[in-house]
Amino acid sequence: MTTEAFSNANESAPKRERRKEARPGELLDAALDLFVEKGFSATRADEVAARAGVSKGTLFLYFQSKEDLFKAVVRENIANKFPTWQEEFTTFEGSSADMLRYAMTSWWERIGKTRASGITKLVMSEAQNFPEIAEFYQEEVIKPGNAMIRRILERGVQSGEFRELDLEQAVHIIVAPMIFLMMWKHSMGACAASAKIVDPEQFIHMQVDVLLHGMTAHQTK
Amino acid sequence: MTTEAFSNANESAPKRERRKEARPGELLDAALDLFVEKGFSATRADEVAARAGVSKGTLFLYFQSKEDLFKAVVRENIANKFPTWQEEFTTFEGSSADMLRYAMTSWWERIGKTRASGITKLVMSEAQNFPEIAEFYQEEVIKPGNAMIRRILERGVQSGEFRELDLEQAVHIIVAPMIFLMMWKHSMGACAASAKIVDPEQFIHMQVDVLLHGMTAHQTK
DNA sequence: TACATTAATAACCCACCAGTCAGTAGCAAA
DNA sequence: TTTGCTACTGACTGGTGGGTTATTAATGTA
Repeated sequence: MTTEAFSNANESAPKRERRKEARPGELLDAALDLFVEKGFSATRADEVAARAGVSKGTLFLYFQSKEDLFKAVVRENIANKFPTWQEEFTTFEGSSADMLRYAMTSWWERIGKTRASGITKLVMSEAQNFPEIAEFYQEEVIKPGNAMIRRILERGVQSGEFRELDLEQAVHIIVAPMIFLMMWKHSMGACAASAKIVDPEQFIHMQVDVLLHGMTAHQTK
Repeated sequence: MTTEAFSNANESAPKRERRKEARPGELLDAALDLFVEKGFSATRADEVAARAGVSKGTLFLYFQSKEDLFKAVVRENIANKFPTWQEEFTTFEGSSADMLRYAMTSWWERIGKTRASGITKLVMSEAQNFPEIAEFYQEEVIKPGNAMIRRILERGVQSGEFRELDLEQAVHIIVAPMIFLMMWKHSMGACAASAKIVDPEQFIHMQVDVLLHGMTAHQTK
């Protein structure tokens, strides 16, 4: 658990290492772990530093404040990845139904499944107590994310594959199950033994199916 | 805001009032406000007491601990209401589609709209840091809530109105947008100005529509 | 008016933590 | 080997907050 913090001191390695280049990355990684595990407020600067194998003083040498550290974690793990996805979708060929399915399943692979999902959960959890963080997240993650989904839906409506939709609302309808998965995974899903979702992949699969065809019996396909 | 706390001391009222019967209710009401506004961890016992017009010592006279206070708030505002709803649904007459629509819209009126929704948000937000609370909520709110939704879906499947569904998953699909609404309302929706959902009632309306019929253009109805 | 009961208080205890800063030690150049 | 630079440290500060308890005062009773 904290072994890496002590592994240096164990045998013969010097107590103090000078590794200016490596520190920020190691601190960001440790911070991600702890932010996801405990949230923003409950994460202790001391602990982040310890997990990265440095003292608290060093942490504040590389990041002005806890909030600054958090923003760096978000940029590193989420915001940076948007350009790649954008690219993927602009060149996508196939039906809009396939595109939507692809978007949701690959979102799960790249975000939902990973530690990154814990960040969204954290931000929503603590938005009221840290409005600056909420604002930051809104601008750097939510707006671009929603815009991508909106483009998929627009494409479907324009091609006639989807019926006319209030796009603003429809985006939220797509986003809701993803938010739910992230929240659940990092809250009840991580605690109460009886609270496991059977299988996130299955959930998404069924969700896409229902989004496209509904639950009523008189099938369209 | 805190006016009621001082209104007694303003003119001539005695500084110390003895009102054993009224205290618990007033404390629960103050606690609900603050828990919803700030979350569990960030809510200060001092502040709850002050808002209820008593000292911190008095708070701990009526509730063993902060956690105990919280459980009382949950029972008062959510768990207590299940029997009434249960009753409503067992006597419901009409299609299962109508029943689902009614369940979701009345859920919004009675929970989503009210302060109670902040409690669910809080529990999911802090479940990892307070596993006992998560466990408690799972047993007293989530399980009975899911069971009610499940019964609605079962009814629809049995009558042939809904197609065959993996009920476990389907329940989550119904719940997801409600969780989303609660989370959003008490996080981004309360902060970033640009983050307002246009209208929760509209959102639910469209959500039910999509759940029943899907988004694809070749309509069934 | 004097007394008993108990609701309510406020000062107190102890532990916690973001951020700081004066000092320490690793490293390279001279 | 010495000197200078700087990455790194850890003790310290100032403030906070859950829960306790000795004390105070409101109320009922005789």
